[in-house]
Parts: sequence; C-alpha cells; structure tokens
Amino acid sequence: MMLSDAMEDYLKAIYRLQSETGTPVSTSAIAEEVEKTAPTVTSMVQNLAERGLVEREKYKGVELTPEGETVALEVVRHHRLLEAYLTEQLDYSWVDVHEEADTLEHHISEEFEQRVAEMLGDPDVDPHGDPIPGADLRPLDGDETTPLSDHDAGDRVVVSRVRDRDEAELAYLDDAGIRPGTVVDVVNVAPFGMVTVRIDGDEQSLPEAVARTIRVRPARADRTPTEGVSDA
Amino acid sequence: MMLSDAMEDYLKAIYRLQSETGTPVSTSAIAEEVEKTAPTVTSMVQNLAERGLVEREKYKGVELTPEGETVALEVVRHHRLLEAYLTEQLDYSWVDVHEEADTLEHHISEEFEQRVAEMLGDPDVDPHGDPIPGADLRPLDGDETTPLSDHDAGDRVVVSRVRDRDEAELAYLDDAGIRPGTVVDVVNVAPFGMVTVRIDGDEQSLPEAVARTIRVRPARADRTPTEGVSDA
DNA sequence: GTCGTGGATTAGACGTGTCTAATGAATAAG
DNA sequence: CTTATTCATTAGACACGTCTAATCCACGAC
Ligand SMILES: [Mn+2]
Ligand SMILES: [Mn+2]
Ligand SMILES: [Mn+2]
Ligand SMILES: [Mn+2]
Repeated sequence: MMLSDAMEDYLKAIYRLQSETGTPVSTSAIAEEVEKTAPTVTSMVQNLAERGLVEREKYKGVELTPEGETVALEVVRHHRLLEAYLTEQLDYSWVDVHEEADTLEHHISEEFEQRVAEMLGDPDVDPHGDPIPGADLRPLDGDETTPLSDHDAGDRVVVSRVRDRDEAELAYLDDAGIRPGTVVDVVNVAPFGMVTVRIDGDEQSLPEAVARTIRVRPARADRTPTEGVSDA
Repeated sequence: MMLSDAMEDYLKAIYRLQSETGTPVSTSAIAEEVEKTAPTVTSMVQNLAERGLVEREKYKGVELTPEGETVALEVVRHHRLLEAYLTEQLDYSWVDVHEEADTLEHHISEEFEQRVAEMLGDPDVDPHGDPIPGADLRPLDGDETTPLSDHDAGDRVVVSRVRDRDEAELAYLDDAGIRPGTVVDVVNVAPFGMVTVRIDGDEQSLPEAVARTIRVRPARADRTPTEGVSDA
C-alpha cells in the first residue's frame, strides 16, 4: 500500500494519542496533534477508514486497526532509529534530532532502516528514552513510567524518557543535566509551582510544566535488582 | 523560496541536459528525463519561469537562470554527498545508492548536509566518479572526460566516471572490475559492436552501448605528471 | 424531556501536479 | 512557396490535501 507522508503522520498522531489515553481518539485531538483544521482531519480519517487503517464511529472517535497500528509502528520505528542514528553517528544534539527525523521518517527505504539498525546494534530506545519498535513491528509494551511531578519529597527516581518535540524544553533539560538515566532525588514538591530536585549533588527547581513531561521509574536501591518485577 | 520535490527534480533534469549539450533544453528532452508527459513539463516549466528559475523561449527551449542553476547544484550536491555517504558509512553498494539518494536529496536539512560533508572530509567525487558541487554552489568545471568508446586500440586510459542510473549496467561494470580509477588498455575496437579491453591483465569485451557510458581520461604514463595541463 | 452549545461533519473552494485530447507553431521536404 | 510532420502548447479534467463557512448531532444543564 502506497501511503502519503500526510497519511503516515495522521496514523502516527492517532497512535500516540491512543497510547496516551487508551480510548478512541477525537477529531479535535488529532487536529491539534497534526496542526490541521478539524474538517481536514475528518476527510483524511474517512480516507484512512476506507483503506482499512482506522475504525471509525462517526461523531464518536477513531481507533487504529491492526494494519493501521503496524503502519504507525513502522513510522515510529523510522523516527526513533533516525534520532538515534543522528545523535550517535552524525553528532547531532538530542535537542535537534526530532525535526530532522520527522521529515526523513517518510523517505527512507527498508534497506536504509535495516542498515541503520544494524549499525547501531538494534537499539531499543531513542535519545529521549522512547522505545524503538522492533523490526517485526509488534506492539510496544505498556509504559510503566510516571511523571516526575507525581512523586513526593524523598523519592529517588531514574529519568526514563523526556518529551522530544519541544526544543526549548530539551535545551533546558540538557542544561539541567536531565536525560534518560539521570538519577534524581525529589527534595520538595510545592503545591502549585516548583519541584525541587537534587541531581549529582546540585539542587535545582523545575517548573511543574516541565516536571510533568519528565517520565521516571523508581531507582531500585543502588542498582541491586532485589525485588525486581520480571526484567528478563 | 520553498520548492517542491517535483520542482527540484525538473531543475536537476534541466541542469543535466544543459550540461550535456550546452544548448537550450527542449520540452521533450525534459519529459523523457523526468518521466512525465510533455504537457506536464510545459506547465511546470511555466511555473519555474514565473519564479525566475528558468528562462524560457516558447517553442524554443529553456535554460536555467543563475538562481535556477544554484538550486540545481544544491540538489546535485545533496544527491552525490548522499551517495558517497551511503556507500562509505552505511555499506551500500554503489549499485544501489542512486535510488535512495534520489528521494533523500529533497528531504535533508542544511545541517544534515554539512555534517555528512564533514564526516566524509568534503569529498569531491561521488562513488560513480561524478563531481560533488562545493558548499558554495559554484558551477562545476567542464567535463574533460571522453567516452571509452571514442578511443582506439593501444590507448591506455583511467576510468573517471560511469553512469549511475542504470542498476543493471552498474552491476555489470562492478563485475567487470570497472570503476573510477580503474586503468584500462584498449585492445581492439570493432567497427560496430564490441570494445575489447585489458583490465588487470584480463581481456574482456564490452558492448558499445556500455563503452559509451564509461567516461575516461588519458592515463599519464605511470602517474608522472610531466606534461600535465594545470592541475593545481 | 427539551434545549443550547461545542464538537464533528458536509459543502464548496483552491493550489499543485499530473494526465489525455485538441490545437498551434516551426521546420523540413517537396 | 506550400505542405506534412513533428513537437509544443492550451484546454479541460482529476486526485489529493488543505481551507472556510454552513450545517448537523450528542449530551449536559435545566
Ligand atoms: Mn512526519
Ligand atoms: Mn525521540
Ligand atoms: Mn529526486
Ligand atoms: Mn552518482
């Protein structure tokens, strides 16, 4: 099936929204995600439904079919492999890679995908900590991470993934030394505004808007997998 | 100026045809090069003329303006850098790179171009021996090479460039051990058909259709630049 | 239950790149 | 010169992705 860039972007958007909420996705949510108007989305969604890539209930919402999900996973795989490749092989900063990958994801061949994956040793996360779908395009596991802003003073957590779309935000995080793998101690959570954390001994405060986009997992005490859930 | 992939491809086509013949380019020649119908070409050429990228004389032909040539050179630079990059860094065969580059050339950023060029050490030819325009996009020098088929028995020549668009042909050349830099002794030129050559001691015959697409330069006796024209 | 309102869809339009069919221009052959 | 042939252009159509304006539907407030 020959799909346009636009169609791929809509499928990716629906995929993302669907994974976030678990429920059918609204026209307006898609419109916001792809930065198009609602009627534009309606007509594209009709098109995708005719091709069997989404299931649609009028006035209700839209869901990916298994085929649609596979396409979305392919695009996401391209995107995240490219991000990894650009940072590791071409010396891009993780701040800039998203935009470049967002275009290239639609234009690389299967061969390119394979060679890049091989060159990188089949990585399973991209530079922002987002999981890279495998070549088989099986659905990804559910996300176990929690927003940093949901944690309490005293918690010790490890940064798992950060949002990759906002360059200013990434630059901020980069500067703060926050990236996947960073160990963070939550020092204080003020009711409304700042989250104060300690990183590498330094204390600093993060606006809640930022803390909400940093996804973390519990730091198991000093890397000893004592009470780990299945990790194999 | 925001140009579509299609416009870039037409400009590249006009550029190629113009460098080959030196004269204004006909609608039908462009049509053949881009694999579109003549009316399609006419309308695109009108569009390009309105944008000041080509100079057009109705029923006569079309020529690039300096701005149009600059765009063409940019696309050609992308194409050839990508080909070099794919072969050198991603282990592509020179047989396959053309197609991949033909798409990607329209979708890489200036940053990508720069990083690739840097990574490769600013190469000046691509894997097929075609010159890569510099970052300044100055027009390329004229081509000094001659078709192998124009040579006579007894000539010793060095392969300079081969045609990159025909994968079957490239596979053939690859197999024959013919690539840029290969030293070739012309053993015999039959009036119509074969050109017999010696490469690395082995004699083999090439169909004239192939010999015509292999561009060579004289092998200066054993790499001693005695009677060289200006080479600095 | 009715109704108002917000979100979704339909209607209708436009720009782009492409096509086929019809027409027009340049030129080579007589 | 006139004409036949070839090549280019114009005319008109279509698919696609997008928009704005008009209409429609669902659902929460009453
Ligand atoms: Mn995209
Ligand atoms: Mn990412
Ligand atoms: Mn191209
Ligand atoms: Mn080439």
